[in-house]
Amino acid sequence: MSARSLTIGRLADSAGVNLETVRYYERIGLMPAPARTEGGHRSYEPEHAQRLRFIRRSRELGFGIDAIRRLIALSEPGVQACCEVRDMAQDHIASVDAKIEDLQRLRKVLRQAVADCSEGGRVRCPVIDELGSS
Amino acid sequence: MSARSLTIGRLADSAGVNLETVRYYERIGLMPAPARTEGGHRSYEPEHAQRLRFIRRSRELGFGIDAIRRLIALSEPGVQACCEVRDMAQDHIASVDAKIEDLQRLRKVLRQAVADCSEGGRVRCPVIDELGSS
DNA sequence: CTTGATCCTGTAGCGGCTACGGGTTGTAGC
DNA sequence: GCTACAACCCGTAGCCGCTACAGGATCAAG
Repeated sequence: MSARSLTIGRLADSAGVNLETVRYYERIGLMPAPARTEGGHRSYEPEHAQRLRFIRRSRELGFGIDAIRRLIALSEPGVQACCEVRDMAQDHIASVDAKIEDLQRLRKVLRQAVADCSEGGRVRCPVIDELGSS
Repeated sequence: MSARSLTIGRLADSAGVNLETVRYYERIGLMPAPARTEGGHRSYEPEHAQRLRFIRRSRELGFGIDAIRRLIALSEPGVQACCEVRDMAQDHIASVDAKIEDLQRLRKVLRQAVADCSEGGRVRCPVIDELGSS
C-alpha cells in the first residue's frame, strides 16, 4: 500500500460521492477495479480519485452513464476526439433545453391555476379543475 | 356489463395511458379495483376514465404518486380543501423552479465549454477539461 | 490485545413504469 | 354454433442510478 493510496471511504469523500456508489461504479465498469490489500480491502491511487471526480462532475452536468463511458474513452490521452466530445455536449445541451422548456410550460400552467385560486368567487378549486381537464 | 362500461384497453386509450400502467395504478392503489366480467376481465365505468385522466394530467405536471394520492383525496366532492391544494401546487412550483435553475446553470457551463471548443489554439479539449475540473 | 470504525459481499428496494411469457376470455365473421 | 384471433388475465423481471440494508471480516489506534 503506497503512501498515496486511499481507502474506498476516503476516495468517496474526496470526490464527494457516496461510498456505495463507488462500488456500484466498479460493478458496472465505470470505475476500474482497484488493487486490494491482503485483507481484501480496495486500495485506490490518485488517478482513481481524478476519474471519480470526472464522473461526478459529468453526472452533475446531467450526462447518463453510457455517455460518461464514451466521454471517458474520449478523454484518454492520445485520443484526438474534441469534436466528438463537443458534439456530445451539444446534443446534451439540446436535451437540457427541451427539458427546461417542458418545465417552463408546466410551471406556467401551475401558476395560472394557483393565481385563479387566489381570486375569489369561484365555486370549485381551480387547481383541481385544471388537473381534471383534458 | 352496462352500456357505458370500458375494457382496460379502451380505458387506457381514452386517457392516453399505457394499459400496463393502468394495472400498475390499481396495484399501488391509485386506481380503484373495478368490477369484473364473469370471465374476470376488468370492467370500468366513466368515472374511472375521469380519474385516470386526472392522474395522467397530474403526472404530466410533474406531481409524484404520493402527491397525486393526496390530490385525489382533496378533490373528493364535499372536501373543502382548495387552500391545501393550492399549497401543494405552490410547493411543486418551487421545486420546478429549482429544477429549471439547476438546468440553466448546467446549460451555461456546457455552452461555455462548447464555445471554448470552437475557438482555435487550444491544446486539449475544453469540454473534457471542464469535466475534469473541481 | 481490544475496541470500534471501516471495510467486505450480496441482495433488495426506491419511483414510475414497461415488457415479457404463458395462459384464458371476448367477439366478429361465417 | 364454431372458429379464429384480438384482447385480456396474472406474475415476474427489467429499466436507471443509485441507496440501504444484513451479517460478517479487517484495519488502525490506544
